[in-house]
Amino acid sequence: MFKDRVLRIVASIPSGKTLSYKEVAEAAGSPGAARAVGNIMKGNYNPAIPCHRVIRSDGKLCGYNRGGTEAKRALLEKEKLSQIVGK
DNA sequence: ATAATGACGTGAT
DNA sequence: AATCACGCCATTA
Repeated sequence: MFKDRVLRIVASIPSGKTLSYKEVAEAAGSPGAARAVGNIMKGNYNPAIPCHRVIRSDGKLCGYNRGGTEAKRALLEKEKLSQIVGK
């Protein structure tokens, strides 16, 4: 199912890396299903899926059911910094 | 099976 | 550059 594929791809996102919903959708095999991707996470998010690494194509964030967009942004910043600084 | 929703994207104004 | 509107796809009710 597309959902499973998307989750799998999101789980494959390395730390400090951020993919856009469009990219994920494309990688899942359905380019253009960016909305569907976001919808999938929203309705069926898996604790093992770092969905916070998935952002919009604009580079902005959108939502997060786990603390809000703010927490998501902080998390991304942290991961990015860790990736750059030192691993 | 159909209708409505949404964590999007792109184009136009 | 920012905002509005429209279109798209899969999921869920």
